[in-house]
Amino acid sequence: MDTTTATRSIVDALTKAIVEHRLHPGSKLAEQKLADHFGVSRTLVRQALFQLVQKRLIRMEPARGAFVATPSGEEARQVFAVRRMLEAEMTRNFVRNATKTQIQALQEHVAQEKAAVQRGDVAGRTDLLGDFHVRMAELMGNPVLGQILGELISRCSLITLMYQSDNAAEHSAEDHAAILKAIVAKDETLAVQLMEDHLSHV
Amino acid sequence: MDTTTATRSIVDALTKAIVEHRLHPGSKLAEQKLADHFGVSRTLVRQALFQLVQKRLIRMEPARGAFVATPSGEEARQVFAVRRMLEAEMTRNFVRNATKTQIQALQEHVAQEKAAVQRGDVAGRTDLLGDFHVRMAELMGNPVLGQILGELISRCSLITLMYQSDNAAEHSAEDHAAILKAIVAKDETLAVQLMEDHLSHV
DNA sequence: TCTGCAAAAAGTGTATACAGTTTTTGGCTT
DNA sequence: AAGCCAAAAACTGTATACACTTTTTGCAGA
Repeated sequence: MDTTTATRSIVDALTKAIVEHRLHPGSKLAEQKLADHFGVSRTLVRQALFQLVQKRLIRMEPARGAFVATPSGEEARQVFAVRRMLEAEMTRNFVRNATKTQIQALQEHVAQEKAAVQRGDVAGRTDLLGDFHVRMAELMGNPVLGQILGELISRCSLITLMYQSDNAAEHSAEDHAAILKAIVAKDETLAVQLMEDHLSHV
Repeated sequence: MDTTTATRSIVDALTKAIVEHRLHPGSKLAEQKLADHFGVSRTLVRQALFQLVQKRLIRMEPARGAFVATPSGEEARQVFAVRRMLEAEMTRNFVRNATKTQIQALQEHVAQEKAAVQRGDVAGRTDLLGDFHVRMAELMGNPVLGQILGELISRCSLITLMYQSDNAAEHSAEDHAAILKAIVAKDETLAVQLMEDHLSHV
């Protein structure tokens, strides 16, 4: 088992638990409990926790332990501001350069979103709604961008999930569809505008 | 000593050493040697190394250890693309909203840059040239943006330093001055254009 | 001298030990 | 019954131990 694989799976499991709100903001994450649960020593749990601190999904207080992060509204606003900046430019570039197959890939994605919303699949829906943005970045041939966006997205799904009602989720899926329509029509200004609106009212 | 402070100073020291090219890309980072050097156990060195992996300044190979990262040209291109996206928007917002004191702060910064370039202070110069961008983000009241930019910048100073001759550094300082002039003149389009050009030919 | 190989050295990966701190517990006083 | 303090338990932070892997060393044979 290589170095990262063991701790990586812990990071992933905890990330998922946090993003899916199975661990609420503020909850304590006791190292020994996690170690027992995952069947490893505290050493590996600790490595995982430090990585989560860097992803801003948890915070650690000296001598008191790790807690699920409780990002402030102010911080959330800032994260969304960064996302708007990135994604506005990304959308612009995408409209200019996207090939047919790339657009088709996005269309399929939106179809999946609709299906998840209709069948009431909350976990899958949340994943897909975030993935839409990451997918777009990757299709542009920029995995670095994709990764940064992915971090930003998981970072604030803590908040999004708190405020995002089922209606809002449906609305997000519709937004994505509308953006895609503008992309197909090669209407750069409209697509960028829709993306900014989309991110503004999330 | 709180949790992060000890490892944090190691992270900072290594980051500085890497960015200043005192540790060349590809060099091995042996844990025990670092531990001896910093006067701590391997445990803390390891924590620091994992954080550097996440910052993409080093990579770790299973059972072989940590090495200073050697980012590919492709990756550098992508990182710069992301920076362009972020900073184009940032510049736009800055022109719109900056107060006089904020502009003054930037002007002082540029003055410092010039001084460093003239006195041939390579380390200080490199710091300042990167800080220009971070400073701008922070002045906009968005530390989240500042932190992300800071990571992107240190991430590619590995490459920048390889190609950035003394002339190029001088040129960067001039670019910053030109951008600032456009900001003072409230010429949004020009400022954004200059910022994009600046990042394009770095 | 160069190649190949085995033993030794060095290094990584995980678990455990231990000191110091925080939280909980339980009883004592008011 | 409520509040408070001390002892106990639990927990974090760092160091160390140990198994396993990779690298180096040194020697034998060609």
